[in-house]
Amino acid sequence: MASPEAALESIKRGCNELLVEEEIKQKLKRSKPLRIKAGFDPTAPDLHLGHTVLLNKMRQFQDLGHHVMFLIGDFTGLIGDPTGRNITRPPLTPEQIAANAETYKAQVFKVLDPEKTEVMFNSKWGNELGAAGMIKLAATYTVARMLERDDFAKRYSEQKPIAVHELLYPLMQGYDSVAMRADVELGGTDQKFNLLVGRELQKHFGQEPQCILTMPLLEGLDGVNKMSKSLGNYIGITENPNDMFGKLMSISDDLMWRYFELLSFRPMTEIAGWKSEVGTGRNPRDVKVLLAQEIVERFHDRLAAECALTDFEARFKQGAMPVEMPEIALGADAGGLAIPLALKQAGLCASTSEAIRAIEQGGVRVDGEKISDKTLKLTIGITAVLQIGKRKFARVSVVAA
RNA sequence: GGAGGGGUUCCCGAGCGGUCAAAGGGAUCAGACUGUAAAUCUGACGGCUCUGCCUUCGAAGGUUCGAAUCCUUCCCCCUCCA
Repeated sequence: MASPEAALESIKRGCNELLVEEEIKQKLKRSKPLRIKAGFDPTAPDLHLGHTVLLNKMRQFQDLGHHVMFLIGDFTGLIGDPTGRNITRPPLTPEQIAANAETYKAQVFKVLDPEKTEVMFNSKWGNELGAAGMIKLAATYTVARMLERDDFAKRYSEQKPIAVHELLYPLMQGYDSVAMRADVELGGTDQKFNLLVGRELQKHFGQEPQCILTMPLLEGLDGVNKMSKSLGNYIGITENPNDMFGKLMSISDDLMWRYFELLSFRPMTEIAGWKSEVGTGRNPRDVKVLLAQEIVERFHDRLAAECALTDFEARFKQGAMPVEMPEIALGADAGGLAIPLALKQAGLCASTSEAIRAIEQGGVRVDGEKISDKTLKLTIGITAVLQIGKRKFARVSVVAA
C-alpha cells in the first residue's frame, strides 16, 4: 500500500473538494483498507466519459488497495433524486432494475476491477427500515437544516412545491452510508449536500463520519457545457474505436489537459512534463494521440487503439477512405437516381437542399472523384461510394424500384 | 386583484406594412490551410420534382394590392405592486 502522503496526493487529483482532509489523513494512516462508497441511480445506464470521471476515482482507490462499494440505489430510486427537478419519475419494476444493474456491471467493469468491487443495493436495508424506522430516521434531522440545501432553499423561496418525501432523499442516502459503514463517499459536485448528510447521520449512529470527495463535471466536446447525452457533446463508452478516437482528437488543445487530468491514469508528473514540452514546441497533436489511444484501449483493446490511429491518419493525413462504411441499397426508376436524392437517402445529409449545397461547395465525391454537377444521376445496377466531406461515407448500390 | 414586458428560423437575438426565407452572434456543415475532426480564414446554413415553386416569425381569424410587422380573440412566459 502506498504511503499515506502519496495516496492522498493521488486521491486529490482532479477532485473538486475533499472534506475533511485532516480526517482522511488519519484514516489513511491506519493502513487498513477504507470502505469507499459511490451510489448510482438504477435508471437505464448509457454511460459516457463524463460518468467515468467518478469511476476512475473509484478505480484509483482500488489500485491503492481500498474496498470499493458500488451502490445501486434501487430504494432511493423510489423517491427520485430531487436534484433534477422532475418530481415524478416513473417507478421502475424490479425486473427493470435488475436488467439495469446488469447493464451497469457490463459497462462499469471496463474501468473498475470486478474482483475488488462489491455491488450493493440499498433496498436491502431500506426495506428493513420500515415506517417506524423511517420516522426515527426523519427525527434525526430538522426541516431548517434540510432547507439549507441549495435547490430546496431556492424552490422554497420561489414558492415552488417541495413534496415531503423529497426531504427524505438526502436522509436515505445518508443512511446508506451508515448501513455500509462508509469511510469515504464519492459523488459529483451536485451531491455535496447529500454526502454531508451522511456524515451527520453516521455521527448520530455512533460511527466515525465519512469523508466526502466530490468530482467536477467533465466538459463535453465543445469544451463549455458539461458532457451530456442530450447536448450531443459526449463520447459514449460503448462507441466504436474509430469514433471514439476521432472525437477525442477533435477536442481543443486546451481541453485536452482537462481530459488528461480527469480521464487518464497516467501520473500527473508525466502529463505535466508533456505540457511543458508542448509549451516549448512539441506538437500537441502527438500528445493528444496518446490520450486518445489510452482511452480507446481502456474501452476496447490495444489492437483497436492501434487500428484507430492508423485509420485516422490514413483518412485525415492522406484522405483515404475508411475500410468500413454503411452499405445501402437504393431504389430508382429507369431514369436513374439523382445524386442529391441519393445522398439524402443514404443518410449522409438531412435534405436534398443540403446535398445540393455540399455539391456546390465541392464537398461531394463519388468513388473518390469530386463532382460538381448536381444533376448527375446514378444508373441502375451501379455501386459507388458516396462521400460528403471527410467524415461521411456510404457504399450504395442502385437497384430497380 | 392591479400595472407593465414578451413569445421570430437548432439556440440567443434584431426587424415593427413592401427591397424579409427574415440582420448579427452561437451551434452546425463544406472548402482552404494545418499539427488532427485543434486554431485561423472563406463560404453555406427552411423544404422541394431547385434559374422556379412551396411552407415559416406562439395559435386562429381579420384589414390590405401586399403583414413577422396593423386589428380581434385565444394560449403561454416574465417583471413590478397588492
